[in-house]
Amino acid sequence: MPHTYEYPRPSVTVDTVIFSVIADDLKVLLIRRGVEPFKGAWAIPGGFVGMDESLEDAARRELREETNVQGVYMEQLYTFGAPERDPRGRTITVAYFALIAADQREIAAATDSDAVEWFSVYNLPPLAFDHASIVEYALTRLRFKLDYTSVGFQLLPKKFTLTELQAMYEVILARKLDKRNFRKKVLSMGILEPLEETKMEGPHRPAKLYSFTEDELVAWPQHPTMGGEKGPLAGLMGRRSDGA
Amino acid sequence: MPHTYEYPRPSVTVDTVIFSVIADDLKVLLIRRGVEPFKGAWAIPGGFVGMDESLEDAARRELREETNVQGVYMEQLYTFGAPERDPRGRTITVAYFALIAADQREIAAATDSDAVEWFSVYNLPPLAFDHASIVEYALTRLRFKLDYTSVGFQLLPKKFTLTELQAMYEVILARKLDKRNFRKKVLSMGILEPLEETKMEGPHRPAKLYSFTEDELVAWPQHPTMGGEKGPLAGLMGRRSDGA
DNA sequence: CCAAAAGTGTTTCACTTACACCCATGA
DNA sequence: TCATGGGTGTAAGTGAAACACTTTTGG
Repeated sequence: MPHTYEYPRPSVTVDTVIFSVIADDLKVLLIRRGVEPFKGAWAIPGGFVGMDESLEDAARRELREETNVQGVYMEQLYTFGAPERDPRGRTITVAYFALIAADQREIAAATDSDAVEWFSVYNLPPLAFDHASIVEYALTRLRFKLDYTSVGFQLLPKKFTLTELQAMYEVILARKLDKRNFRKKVLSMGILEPLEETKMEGPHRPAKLYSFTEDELVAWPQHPTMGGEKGPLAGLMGRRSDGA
Repeated sequence: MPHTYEYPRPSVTVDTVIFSVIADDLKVLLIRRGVEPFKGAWAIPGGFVGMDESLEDAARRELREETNVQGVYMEQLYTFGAPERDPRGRTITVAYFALIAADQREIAAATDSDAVEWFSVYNLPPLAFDHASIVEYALTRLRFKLDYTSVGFQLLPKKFTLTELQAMYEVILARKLDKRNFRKKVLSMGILEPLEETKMEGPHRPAKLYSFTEDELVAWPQHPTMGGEKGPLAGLMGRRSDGA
């Protein structure tokens, strides 16, 4: 066999930070560990990468197995490989983050028991391993991409009101936005289709429903650059298929 | 031993895309492979991760061993893990990119032979494995970060002229920038210290030298966001220490 | 005095920001 | 009719973009 096999190998896992906006809060789906190490502690779902599956496939498989979540937006986040991050031995983890829309969420509920639970990202329990860093980094990335891509729409149902859209931005960014400016901007982008339907709930004017017109993740035009000429955005950062 | 060891393990490597701006061109440092697979083909430097070193340490070690490059800016890029990317067997690679300033570059020259060479990123030879994708992605990321962080200064010597600074931006972004606007903007940022010295070469007015005042990588204020209030940038994206 | 790169200001235009009231509905 | 959230416009300020000539030096 080739000389590759002479080297000792670390274990490789994938771990996924699953976000969803629930009841005007940004939540993360956690699993309570049933085995050592960190038995009883909460952790983000993940597991070992199979020898014949891509990293993203592995992440999706683990997600399905552990939380029943399928067909959602996923993106590679960062690879964590500090030698001591897993007491069992050298383990490198490729972290992903996933976004679940309000209307995809039943699936996550369909799991067995109390071992899977949504927590506010702003009030997490102590997490196993270095999972707290992973979640923190995922939040940073999500906020960042919210500003120049359409990732956010992955968190909304197909039909949504502008108020819901704005509320989603507000929870994630953890700050209030101006209603008129927000609407002006988002409507001027030409990525929303106004529907005939309205959503009426409660004793007030019904809200117009919209849908997101793009199939793919889109990035808005690049922010002002170093001197001269507008730069259309080259690539999309992250969201690569996976190797090759 | 813990159950971790029941799983077959992929090999894990680190590979680094090394950029430098040379003679008004953006170059990548490549190594000619001496062994199969892809013997004779050019590749980015890299190698297996040791069991007791962090990923970034591994990347730095390989860089030092293979190209004599040390003490340069490095940042994790992406992890490539398609099952078939290495014909020898399952190998996952954590890709990094490194930036070498003009005045740090001697080191890279100090290697043995013709086996290490700089190539224009705009005119690369065929590369081994999926290294072409890795370089392409590194370029995308570099361009992207050039627009909102100070990474670019890692490619310049301690003292530089505004023309050199602008030229660096132009090669990387592959487009011309307006001289007056560029200077106005970069000077208004308060990150440059004008030096007394000037650089005179050639039969023309000498250029004032500047130095970059910040020690750390800095990110400029966030681009305009979804409605209301300026958003100071939360984190820096990438450039995490490594795990934990 | 000529060639070559360094250096410098102003105007235009677009977009971000701040801000307050009327509208449609159900109860 | 009242309470509740939905929906709308304008003025001011900031910053990006476009653009051409003078300055300083060496030869």
